[in-house]
Amino acid sequence: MTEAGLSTRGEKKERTRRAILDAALRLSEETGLGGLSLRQVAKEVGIVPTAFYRHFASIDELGLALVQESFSSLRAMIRDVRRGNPQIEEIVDRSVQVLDEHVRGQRAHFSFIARERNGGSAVVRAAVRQELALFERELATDLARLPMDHWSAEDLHILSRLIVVAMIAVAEEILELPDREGSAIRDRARTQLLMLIVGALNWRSRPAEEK
Amino acid sequence: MTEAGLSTRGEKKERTRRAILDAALRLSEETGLGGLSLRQVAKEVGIVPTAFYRHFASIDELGLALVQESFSSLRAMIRDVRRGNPQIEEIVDRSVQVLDEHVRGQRAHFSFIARERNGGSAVVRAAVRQELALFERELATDLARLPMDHWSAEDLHILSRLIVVAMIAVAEEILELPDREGSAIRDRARTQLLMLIVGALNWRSRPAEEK
DNA sequence: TGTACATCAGTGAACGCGCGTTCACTGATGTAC
DNA sequence: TGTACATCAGTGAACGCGCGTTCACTGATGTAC
Repeated sequence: MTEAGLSTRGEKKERTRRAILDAALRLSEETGLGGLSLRQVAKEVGIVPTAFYRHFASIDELGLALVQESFSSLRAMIRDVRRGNPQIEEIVDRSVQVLDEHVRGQRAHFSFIARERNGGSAVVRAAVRQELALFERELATDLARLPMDHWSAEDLHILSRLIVVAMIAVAEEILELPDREGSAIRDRARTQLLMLIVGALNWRSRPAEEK
Repeated sequence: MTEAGLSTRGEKKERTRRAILDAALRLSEETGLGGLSLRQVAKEVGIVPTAFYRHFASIDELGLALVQESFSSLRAMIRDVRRGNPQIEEIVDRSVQVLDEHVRGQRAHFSFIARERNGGSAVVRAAVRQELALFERELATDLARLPMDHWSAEDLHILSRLIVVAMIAVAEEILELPDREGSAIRDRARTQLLMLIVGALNWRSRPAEEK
């Protein structure tokens, strides 16, 4: 290591890697990861196409790195909801507010997940779906801590899926209308979540065995 | 028109057009419409690339035709649910059964909608989203006919959105596992829809003004 | 501190390939008379 | 029914372009002594 250098070779490399990831997030927002070319990314970053290979073996490998990053953002969001140990009455408001903040703050990551879940690369698609399935299971575990006595594990997981799916839809709405103030979207998201919770609170007390 | 010809020029053209649409549906299942090339489609159909232009001005225009087709399938499904005028107790079972049948029967169309909703072509994406929004409104009108007194139009629309989003998720599950018998998926879909209905039945009777 | 060598992020030329699109064409189908 | 002409779905050659990938290279950074 040089003593006076403000950036070592390793730091410079890391900065270029970061620039590649950011360029890919930005460019793929229009075309999807599948519509992205190595040459476009390199041009955007300001390196020659072949230099790309010093950082990733392929666009797919780049994509997998972005999957990891994006789900870090998603998990950071859930941690943020949990923080402050919300009471059950305020859990809806808090969840919607945090969702809104995080989706706006990490636009690119949430957009990436929503998009590549059905995207053009089989490898990246599979990775996103696997992470989403894992995330659903984590949420089911979270839900089990709430006072929802006598819920079966199966039903908890189904509720978890419903919540995840509804929240993805809300995130997509937020992403679609970046300019709007968004209070209408938040209101609707609040109502959606509340409907789900009213359903949950009245579950098991009402329907007997269905079979 | 020739008198003895089994197929007129117009019929032949229509058959080629149909073959192009089918080839596009089949090929885009792997790569998305955006990952599709005019030359691939032409090769699959068995015509020379330039002949494609006798039928569509571009892949995007082909895509718009597929959007129309696919939403015809979706609407046929809803008509099928309505037919038979199901009682409220059997509405869940009937809906899930019809969804399952139609998604399996029209795999390609449902897959197309789920995929191109977030797909690579801005034009096709916009068309799919517009149709989905229209479809949501239609479903809200349907729901208004059920005995759901004192629901606001706004709340009906939000419930409609929840149902659509949940059903898309179920359709994606069915599409993901074509081989499996699917009874587990149907059971979960039934439970999801039932949770939503329990929520709906207890709505308005419970929460006062939230603001 | 100074020198000789190793590492390695980024360069630049070159390749073969599939792409969308143009153009002039062919020959079967259809129409007018 | 027969002939002369029009239509038009599909052909085939050609184009310029951006693509991923190879390869030998450069020169700044890092290391050993």
